[in-house]
Parts: sequence; C-alpha cells; structure tokens
Amino acid sequence: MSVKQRLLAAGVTLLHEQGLAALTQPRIAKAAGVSQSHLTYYFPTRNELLLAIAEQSVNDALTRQLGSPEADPAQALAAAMRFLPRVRMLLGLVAAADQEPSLREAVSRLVDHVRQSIAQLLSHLGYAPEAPQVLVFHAAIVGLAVMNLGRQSPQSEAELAVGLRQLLALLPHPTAPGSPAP
Amino acid sequence: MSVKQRLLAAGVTLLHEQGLAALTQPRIAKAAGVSQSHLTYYFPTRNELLLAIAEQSVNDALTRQLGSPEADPAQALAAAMRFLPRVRMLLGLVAAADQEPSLREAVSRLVDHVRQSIAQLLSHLGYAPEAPQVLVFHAAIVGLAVMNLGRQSPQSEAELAVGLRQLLALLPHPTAPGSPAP
DNA sequence: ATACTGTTTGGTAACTCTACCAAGATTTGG
DNA sequence: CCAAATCTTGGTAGAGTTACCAAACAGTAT
Repeated sequence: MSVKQRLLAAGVTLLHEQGLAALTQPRIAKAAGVSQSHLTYYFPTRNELLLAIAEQSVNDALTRQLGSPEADPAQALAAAMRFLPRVRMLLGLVAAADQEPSLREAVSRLVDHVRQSIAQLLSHLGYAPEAPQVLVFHAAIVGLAVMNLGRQSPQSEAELAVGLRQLLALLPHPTAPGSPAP
Repeated sequence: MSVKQRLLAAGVTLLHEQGLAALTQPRIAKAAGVSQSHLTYYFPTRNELLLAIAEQSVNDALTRQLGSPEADPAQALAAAMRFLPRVRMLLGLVAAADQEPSLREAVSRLVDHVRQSIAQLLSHLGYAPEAPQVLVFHAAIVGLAVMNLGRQSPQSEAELAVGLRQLLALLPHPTAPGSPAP
C-alpha cells in the first residue's frame, strides 16, 4: 500500500469518525504513520488534500453501496440512514463545498450517483418511480439522516423508520412487481 | 443593546455568513466591538458561547418565520430552502451537536418547532396532512436545502422547485385551492 | 563510481485559537 | 459618599495549525 493510499485511507477514516473539524495535517499524518511535513510533499495545500480525500471517500461509499446486491433494499436504505460515519462524512463534504467552490463538482457527482442507486434500489423493490419522485425520495432520506445526526435520540431513530415507511407508501403500488408507470 | 446581545447578534451573523468554522472568539469579539478577553467574561467556555448563539439563532429564525403571515406559503417554503445563510447555520448546528451532545437538545427543539410551522403552513394551503406526511415533507425540504448548499449549481436550484412541486403533488388534494397550478 | 530523480525526515516560522489573569473603569447599593 | 459588585481591557501562556526548507536517503540511469 503506497504512502499516498495510506494517507487517503487515514483521512477518510478521520472524516468518518470525527468529522471535518478533525481533518488536519498532523492527525492524518500521525494516523498514516508518516511525518507531517511529508504529507505536504504529496499534498502541498490543504485544499488539494481535502479534495483528494473527498473523492476517495465518495468512491469508497459508492463502490461499497453499489457493489453489494442487498437482500432487502429497504433494509439497506434504513441501515444507510443509520450509519452515522457516512452521514458525518457527507455533512463535512457539503460544508467544505459550501466554502470551497472547487469541491462542488465532486459533490454534484456524488449526489447523482447516489440518486441513481436509489432509483435502482426502488426498481428492485418493484416500484417504477419517475425522476421527480426519486428526487423527493432522495431528499427525504438525506433530510432524515441529517436530522438524526444532529439529535441522535430515540425519537430521531424512530423517525428514520417511520419516514421510510411513509415514503414507500407514497410511491405507486408496492405489491405489483414490474408495474409500468403512466 | 447590551454587550451580551451584541455578542450574540454578531455570532449569529457570523454563523449565517461563514459557517461554523468561522465562529471563533476573536472574530465575534471584533464584530461586536469588544475585546476578545471580554467575551470570555460572558461566556467562559466555547461551548457555552456556541449553545447561546445556537439558541439565539434558533429563536430568531422561528420568530421571523412564525411572525410573518405569508401571502403564499409555498413561496415562503421555496424561499426558505433557497436562503443559504440559514441552511449554513443549521448545518453548522447539526455538525456541532454531533460532536457536542449537550447541544442536541437545542437541535431537537428546533426540529420540532420547524416541523410544527411546516404543518401550519400546509394547513394554510388547504392540505390536511397527517403526522408521518409532515415528517417526510420536512425531511425532504431539509434534504433539498442541504444538497443545494453543497452544490450551489443551476441544477440544484432547479431541483428545489421541482422537489417542492412534487412534494405538494404527493399530498392529498387541496380542499381549498387558493392558487391555480402554474 | 557519479549524477540524477524522487522520497522522507526533523525543524521551524508565522499564524490562529482558547483560556486565563491582573489591573483599571464603571455602575450600584448602603 | 464610599465600598462592593460588576464590567472591561491589554497582555499572555499554551496548544494547534499550515506551509516551508535544508538535509539525509534510496534507487536508477550514465
């Protein structure tokens, strides 16, 4: 494993576990087992580092998400919302992109990919939603996950399940697999 | 206006315009026109300061939101999603609460209040949604706003309008249609 | 061997941030 | 009017951060 990969892996882990504020050069370098000054050899500025970590994190999440054919897609969605490290990572990404316009393209790609996999998941469930429905489905999942991260209470946990159930109820017939859309 | 109020107002402004990372004692003190050391007189620790600013910000947003009987509630919702300073503030609050459990109660109160006002807005529109529908409505609005903050692109702006329209279409018929569909 | 290229390290300058302290300035209560 | 409480400031210790630099190191081609 190259030093560069070790650095990126350490950065992703840090971003997952402690959020954007903990993503500093000394901590990443220490976690990767190299000197801090050596990190700047690979990533001269903090923005380059952040961009590389963001893309790595995005790729990780997508391959993990797309690479696993879930037994129950609805369960997979629920688990994804409950998985705080990823929500934390995404929140950090959004906050960083808000302040650093060069990151927004990466965020856009991530949003598109996630939405595509949500559409795929829904079609596996027997739904055939149109684009606007996938949009609100995606948005609602993001919103539920964010509101859970900020509260981390029994109530917010419960809302994840209730919200998901309600979302599925809003879509066209669940019991008719392969049902065509108008 | 007392010094304490000036400090809180400056903190809210900073949180709105530059996000959580910019919320430091020196900057708030400078914006409020007092010495930095004096800030610690009122707020000995950073967490106390952050909590006070968060609650002030929450109260501001709610009173402004609830205090104005909007001509068109749907327009108000669209405007709220597009208002980046508030989204930025909420994102910072969530991130802070994620790392600082003592903030989560304030976030919970905020979430409840916002959801209540959304329900009120929807009933003004002629809808009579049940609780789970308000939940997904709220979640979708949060998600749309967050995804827009992280991209700030023409596409994300467009999704705000499309998503809102789709959300309203998912709810039961308006019993008193005040405005014809565009 | 020698020169060249890329890797790695320790050290550090310059900056920012939080928290504290001693000492004035101002207001308030008796 | 005076004393006590409250407010306010400059200064600073100590920790953390980014970014840079000179120098040691390793491999590879000449």
